[in-house]
Amino acid sequence: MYRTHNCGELRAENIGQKVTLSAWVQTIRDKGNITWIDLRDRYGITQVVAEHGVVSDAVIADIKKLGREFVVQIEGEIIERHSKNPEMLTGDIELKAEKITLLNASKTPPFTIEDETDGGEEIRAKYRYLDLRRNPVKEKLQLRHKVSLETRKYLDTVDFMEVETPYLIKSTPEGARDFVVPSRMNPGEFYALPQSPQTFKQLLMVSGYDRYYQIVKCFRDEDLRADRQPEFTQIDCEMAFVEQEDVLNTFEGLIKHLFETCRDHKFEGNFPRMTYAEALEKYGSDKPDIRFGMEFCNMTDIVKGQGFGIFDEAETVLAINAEQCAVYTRKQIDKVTDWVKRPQVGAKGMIYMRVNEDGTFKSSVDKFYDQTQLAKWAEATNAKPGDLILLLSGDDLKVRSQMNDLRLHMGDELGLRNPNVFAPLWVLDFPLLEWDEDTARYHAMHHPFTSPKPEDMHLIDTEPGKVRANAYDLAMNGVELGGGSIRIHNKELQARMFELLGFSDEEAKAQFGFLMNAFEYGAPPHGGLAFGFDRLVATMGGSDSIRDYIAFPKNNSGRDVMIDSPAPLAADQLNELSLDVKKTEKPA
RNA sequence: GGUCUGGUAGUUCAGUUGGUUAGAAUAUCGCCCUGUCACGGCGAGGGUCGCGGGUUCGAGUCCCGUCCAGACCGCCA
Repeated sequence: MYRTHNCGELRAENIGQKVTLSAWVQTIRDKGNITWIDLRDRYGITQVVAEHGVVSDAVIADIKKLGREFVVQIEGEIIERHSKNPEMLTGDIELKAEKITLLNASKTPPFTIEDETDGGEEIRAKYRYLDLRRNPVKEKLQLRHKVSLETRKYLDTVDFMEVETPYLIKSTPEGARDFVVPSRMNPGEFYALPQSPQTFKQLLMVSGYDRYYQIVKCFRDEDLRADRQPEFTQIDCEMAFVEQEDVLNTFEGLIKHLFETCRDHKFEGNFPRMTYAEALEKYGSDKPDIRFGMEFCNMTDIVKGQGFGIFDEAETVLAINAEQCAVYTRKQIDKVTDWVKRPQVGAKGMIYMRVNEDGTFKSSVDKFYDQTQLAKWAEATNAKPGDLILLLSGDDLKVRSQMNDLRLHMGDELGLRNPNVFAPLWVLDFPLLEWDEDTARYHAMHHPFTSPKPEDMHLIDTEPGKVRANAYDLAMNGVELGGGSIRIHNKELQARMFELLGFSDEEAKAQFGFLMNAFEYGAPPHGGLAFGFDRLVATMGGSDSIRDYIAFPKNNSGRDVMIDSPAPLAADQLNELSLDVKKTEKPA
């Protein structure tokens, strides 16, 4: 038997017991005539002690040979510590070593396996299996485990059934780029890995599995971010015989359950809701962070006609009120201005107005606006003495997006984005279609199976861009946690939709014929949603990056630096797959 | 495809205006230490300054290219 206990469970009541532990050496503290070892496993740390004249010379000799991260088995007696450590759960006791067996030696690890490691991201990624030994990473993966377990528990209690769907499917032109897999048995043909199990879950509805879910890997071959991996996990759900309200309530229940069980966090009342149009109007984003206010104020009509060319020529002028920021120095304001002028934000400039404590105003455009004019600005933005108003102007869509960046930036600066505050928000009534300049055609904003709102159907031929969809997202803290829609379950409407998206009849049949055929055999009304599981867990854990919530993530070039993937294939393998590879510049 | 930041000891970083022997902390190794738990003390070893080219009497430092990493824009729901 390798062990009788783990390193996290021994307490004062175990004093006097003979135990055996098998674990890793965290640290060795050699104080001459007495040596301590911190033994670490997944469950905690237990201190081992070896004292000259108390334990055998063999133990003293063995302990000299140990180093960090050695795997050892230690047998001995649990004794009470002379000096206890109240910071440790096992701090009242220690293991008096009577026999030490070396199970495996270890090279010195390239970074310290501690909560505050000395290792940078690169070295930790390369030695991910060592990084995973560290508490902060372990706790994140444990949270992930807990959330997945509680998801299954909750969905099971409300009659959802987990069904697996295939990973080797067919490439479709809509949406993200597909990862593809060559088929050896069908030369020149390729599978695609699913961007989501979308069509399969709809087919399951046709099959009568009226409450389906799956915690499932999805694949998208697009460029990565801190919150985007090429393979990621969704909680994918679909329900039959439901309206939008049913879906929202069901999954609001899931999110509440997860926060209660995994974060001990209770949400009061229902999640707030907002239409897509309102979200863009007030926050310039379809996933507003409503942990703080600082809503947009449209100043266009107020500021025009005073001879200030930039505002006069702008389509839209927006303001936000950074409360109590009038103390910002010119230097600080310039820094914010530089920030919005970075190419990533792309504003041409920023105008500010301070509301002084005596109620007078100071702006960067005093030449054009007198105190009476500026008073109107203050009134519009509800600014009080001590506040700072920031204005951006330009093309409506652009300025909204820039102001969103600025608002979030100011929120960060002012510490208004506390990761332990959770602000969920349902965003409703997304547009059905989105005009794409490059291809000069409409794209499905959500996906091509999303149903239009019946009350907007009259616009579908004349102004398709104005048709709203039965589509919804759950945003939290400025992150899109998930989204879904009520689907089309009618063959004619689905065909019309494909037509709007620029598919010919033949293309639609070739790509989605199976789904349209299925709709001819009694498709129930249905809808659903999917949560980005990695993002959900990261948000619950208070992180912006999903990487530490994935055991073996890829870097921002889509590489796994530990196993060094992707990698070239041998000529034999390529042959077998009937593939020729174009020569690339990069050396192997 | 693009923008920005970084790459110096095993690791994390400092390195001034270009100047002669490239530092600190930590880790490692050795010695000392009977209550440590970030143990402490003394000492030692440890460098292709990412790579290639250029400017210069002289380059870690300046210039060009390139590779790698991170964040972001485009892209992606």
